[in-house]
Amino acid sequence: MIKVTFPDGSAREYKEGISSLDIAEQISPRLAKEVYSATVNGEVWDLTRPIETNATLKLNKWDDPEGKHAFWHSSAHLMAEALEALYPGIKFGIGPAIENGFYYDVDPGDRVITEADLPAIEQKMKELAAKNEIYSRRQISKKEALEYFSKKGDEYKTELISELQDGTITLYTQGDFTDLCKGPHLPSTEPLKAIKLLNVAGAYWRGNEKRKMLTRIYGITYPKQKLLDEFLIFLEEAKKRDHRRIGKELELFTFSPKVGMGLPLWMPKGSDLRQNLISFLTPELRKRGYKIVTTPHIGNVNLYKTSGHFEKYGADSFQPINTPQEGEQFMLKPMNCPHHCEIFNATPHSYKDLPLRMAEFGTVYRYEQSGELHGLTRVRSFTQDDAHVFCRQDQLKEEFKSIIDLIMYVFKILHFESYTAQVSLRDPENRQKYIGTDENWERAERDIKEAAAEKNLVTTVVTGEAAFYGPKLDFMVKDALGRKWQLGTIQVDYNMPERFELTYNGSDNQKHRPVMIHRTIFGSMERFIAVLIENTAGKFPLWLAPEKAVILPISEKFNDYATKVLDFLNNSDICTLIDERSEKIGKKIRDNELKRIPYLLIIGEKEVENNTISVRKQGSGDVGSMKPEEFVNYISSEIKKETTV
RNA sequence: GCCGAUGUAGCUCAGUUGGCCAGAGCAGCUGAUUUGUAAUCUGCAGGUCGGGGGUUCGAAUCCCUUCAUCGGCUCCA
Repeated sequence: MIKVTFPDGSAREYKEGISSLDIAEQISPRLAKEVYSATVNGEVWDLTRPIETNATLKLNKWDDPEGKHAFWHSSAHLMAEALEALYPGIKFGIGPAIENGFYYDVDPGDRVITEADLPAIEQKMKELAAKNEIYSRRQISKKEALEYFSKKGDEYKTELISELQDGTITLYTQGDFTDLCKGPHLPSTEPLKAIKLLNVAGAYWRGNEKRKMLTRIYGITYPKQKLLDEFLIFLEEAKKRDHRRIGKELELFTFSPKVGMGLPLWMPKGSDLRQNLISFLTPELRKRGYKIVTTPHIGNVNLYKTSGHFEKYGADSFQPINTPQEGEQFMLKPMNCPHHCEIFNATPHSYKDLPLRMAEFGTVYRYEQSGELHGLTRVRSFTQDDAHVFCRQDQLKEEFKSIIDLIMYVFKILHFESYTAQVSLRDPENRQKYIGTDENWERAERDIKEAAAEKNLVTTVVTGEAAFYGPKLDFMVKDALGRKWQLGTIQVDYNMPERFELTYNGSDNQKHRPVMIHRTIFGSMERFIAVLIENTAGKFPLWLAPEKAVILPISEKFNDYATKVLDFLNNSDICTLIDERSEKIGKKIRDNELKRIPYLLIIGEKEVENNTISVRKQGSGDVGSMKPEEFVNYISSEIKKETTV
């Protein structure tokens, strides 16, 4: 007998070799239908795999990530089976479960799979799933595995196998399809009921652009059709929140092929939105000891040669600008830090002056690959809310913490609740990729981790993701479709102070090298606004809205009074519009609600008589009538509420 | 940059297997109406069917090319 301990601490005895599925079945037949994988002694297993020793057991259902994972991973194999049936000789790369569904990378030879082919593949999958095929696991030797896949002609699989350790190789088979896979999988295809293939894309084999481009097919499956329907509705809704669409609808920004791809043109309302964000952040920066600086959009090529950026990125960026002067070249600035370093160098510094915090809303230009451009989230010209903190090593941690505070403050005001924070460290196996002494690195990495912990920040730690000059902490926020975008970032840099020979006088009257922190809060105005649009569906908080209110006269008879109120509000710093069209009030309300204007002010006979306005809040209806002066106070107290933590 | 898809009026979309002068709704402009909390009615105007080239008696429709966009990959200072 073996002892199996459940997550609640209770334990039961079972016969050796019992499977998790049998255990679930004994607890309740219904449970057995709802579990998709089992975590046995901390390792995720097939439900049917026999348990031979005492163990802890967690049964994973749909709501457990490990349950979904097995479900979608098995779905990927089902799709592969369908593809093999429809495209004999098709070769397979990898086919994992992902955050929402699964994909498989395949090489269909000289055939082309397009979106038009997906329904047929989907149909085949449904057919195969209905057969309730068993997923069976088999361990084989490396030699056998290589033989099997060489015979099949699947060079991608043999490449993968050649890198695996003998004795760890397992195959899974369902129906006529066998795949190299470490599992785990569902017991059978039976639960795979609702199936939808989503799109086709190209993907380089092993993520290497020098290697062959395979065809990646994305799909998603659910145990119930209802869940799939909900997901498809979510996708439809997400489209409506797309910042590119809302940006057009609300006339915030535009692009013009004549100006150039990836170069956003900010329209009046979009500019106001941007300016509102800048006006919000600037006093916060001053409060926190930042000095605002301004630097040019171009710089001499030698500046970037000093910083190292030219050597690393010059060839792939906008090309240098030549002048009538022979040999003289300038570059559009791809980053602000070199300029800031020269400002630091312009005056002598004492250890008592540090930290020196230098901020700039600096516009930079980067030649992103054409296929990479994406609305406002990935552009070729953008404005960073950039800052560089020059400090002593012993000040690093405190500076880090205060930047985390600022990011948390801004995220809180904007209700970015579901961000992720990622600590990016160097790869200890690959030290030559990085510059700086081990001592500095270890200290910086420790400081970042401690700072994050002391700020109670939940972080994911990723090794190998550090910048070559130092470790960093990145903040990501999701867009409407759940894609993560990096916004704020805090990076430690030992490289640039060295290259620019930055120094300060220590208490020992010796020259010392400061440490530099690069940081942004918004990331860039463009990307931040894009994410903000998708998170709010264009219904910006009052304090950010480019237009706060619109006056809707019931009929033209009230235009005189309406115009007076309009002037009064605009003079009181409340950006207000008027809708004087001879339309019915219902129509005016509808149109202006669709423009997401926060307040609609209705003026008719009653209002003229009482010298009031009827206030309607966007999305929530009538909030009663008040004097124009009262409305001004009301608006400013609302804004105060919104911008206070 | 790579793979695949898409491109018809400011926006959302129709447009049979190539065949009168390319259509609709919304937005815009006219005129009527003077309206009380999410769509009043009338009329008008608006397009070299992304650009260029070709096939054909004839192209929005077929072919080539180019540009842009979308979904991914790679990249991301």
